[in-house]
Amino acid sequence: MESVGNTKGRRERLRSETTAEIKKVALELMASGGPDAITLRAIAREMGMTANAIYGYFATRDDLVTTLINNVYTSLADTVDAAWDAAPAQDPAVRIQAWARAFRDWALANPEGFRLIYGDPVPGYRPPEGGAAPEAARRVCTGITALAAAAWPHAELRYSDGDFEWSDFDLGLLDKVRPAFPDLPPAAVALALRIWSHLHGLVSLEIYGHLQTQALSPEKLFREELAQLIRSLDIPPQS
Amino acid sequence: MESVGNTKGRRERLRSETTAEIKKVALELMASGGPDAITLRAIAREMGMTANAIYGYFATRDDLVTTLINNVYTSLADTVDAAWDAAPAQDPAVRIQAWARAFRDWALANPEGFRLIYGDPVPGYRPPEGGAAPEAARRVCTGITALAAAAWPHAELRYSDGDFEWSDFDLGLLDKVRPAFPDLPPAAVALALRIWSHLHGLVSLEIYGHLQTQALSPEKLFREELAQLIRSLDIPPQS
DNA sequence: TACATAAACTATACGGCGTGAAGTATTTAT
DNA sequence: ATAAATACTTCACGCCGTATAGTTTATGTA
Repeated sequence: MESVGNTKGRRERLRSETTAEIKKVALELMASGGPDAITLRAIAREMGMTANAIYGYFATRDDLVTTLINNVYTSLADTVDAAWDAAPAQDPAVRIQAWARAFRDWALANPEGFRLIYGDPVPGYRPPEGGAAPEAARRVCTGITALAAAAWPHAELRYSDGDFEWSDFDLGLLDKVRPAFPDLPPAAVALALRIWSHLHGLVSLEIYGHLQTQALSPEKLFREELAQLIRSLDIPPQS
Repeated sequence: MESVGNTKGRRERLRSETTAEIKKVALELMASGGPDAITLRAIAREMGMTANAIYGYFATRDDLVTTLINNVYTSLADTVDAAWDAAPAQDPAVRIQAWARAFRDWALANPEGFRLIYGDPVPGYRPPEGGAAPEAARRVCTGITALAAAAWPHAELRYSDGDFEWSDFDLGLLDKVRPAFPDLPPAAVALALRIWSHLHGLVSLEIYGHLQTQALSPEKLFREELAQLIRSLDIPPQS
């Protein structure tokens, strides 16, 4: 009965350490060999265990992948949130740029993670219904909504039409967005989603190499995209 | 020595028929079970053959997938090209809309094909260096360049800066683009690529379901994106 | 028409994968 | 000291791509 104080906690500690090592090794395998390299057998081999031992920690391989996705997605969300917070609140243009650059930089630094999150990452893997991944997705989207909200006072005139309604959007998203930005109309959320798709689209093409056969300087293209984005939001300089 | 006239051609014909059937079955499997379902054994099973028999037609599974990608990519390129040609040349806005809608409609009708082309389609598959896929990619990109070229007279003022140079783009692309549009500056190609990334990004998010946890009406979002795109190109109505 | 040849296909096998069932050793709790 | 829980292994099954060798069938030539 836990006489010393850590007798009971020992197994638990070992257990969480092993869990952490499994995830660590899986991420290393992913980094070196792509998402396809995440196999229970390879992880076990790396750890000097049997593949079946992992079943004591994760019910299936998909469960492990789901956990990894959650971790990676959270890391992305943390990164872009931090960049947003670090940028000066007075200047929306700078802030938006900071957010977008953080997103692209993260993707370029973690291409495998990007594919894990946004691609068809692992052979046969299908994401579960709920869980932390949609949560993190909404967190990222909320970040963009903050971005759109910061620009909305200036951009409103240009984007206020389009007859969007609240019912056009996912409730799980709105539950996060509306309390945070009570005055934002549906059109602003639509704008946020479109900004999101622009950034995602360009970075996605770059990460997957589909841009490579066309543009040799994705950086320049991204810079131009950002410049046009900010211009299209009608943000006055030094707001 | 081909005495009758078709004696020699028979084997060849049977061969090409079998090749066609392999591709057909593979595409059916992909349509029903996703890109992961493309396995030599499943194809052979469906055809009443041994998996190894396929090696007489395709050197490896990756070779088969590459061929499929080429076929599917070509079908996409044909579709958008046809939509472009069918739209009235006098009205760039309508033409651009036709192109974009054709792209999205094709993607929605062939989601598995879309993933095959633009995703991380099949376990462990890595595309070869050259081949028809980059070719088709450039064909699609050329289509967008035509789109940008049609709008350039009006959009020039807004996008002519950005200090792009020809060296920023892939030679294989420029070889197709520059002869077709001799007067187009580098900035217009950059604009084309950005338009491409916008459309691709939105459709990609929709196809992969990453939009589902956020927007319930991708159609409306796409319509708005198109409207803003055309507006941002400064195309006067009824040009 | 007989025969050599080439093509199409099968059989067998290897290693890798996820995973289920059963067994073993070690640690913990009573 | 003993019973229970935990961590892990062993074995097995069916899936995969693919290499090698063997077999059947169609073809071109003498």
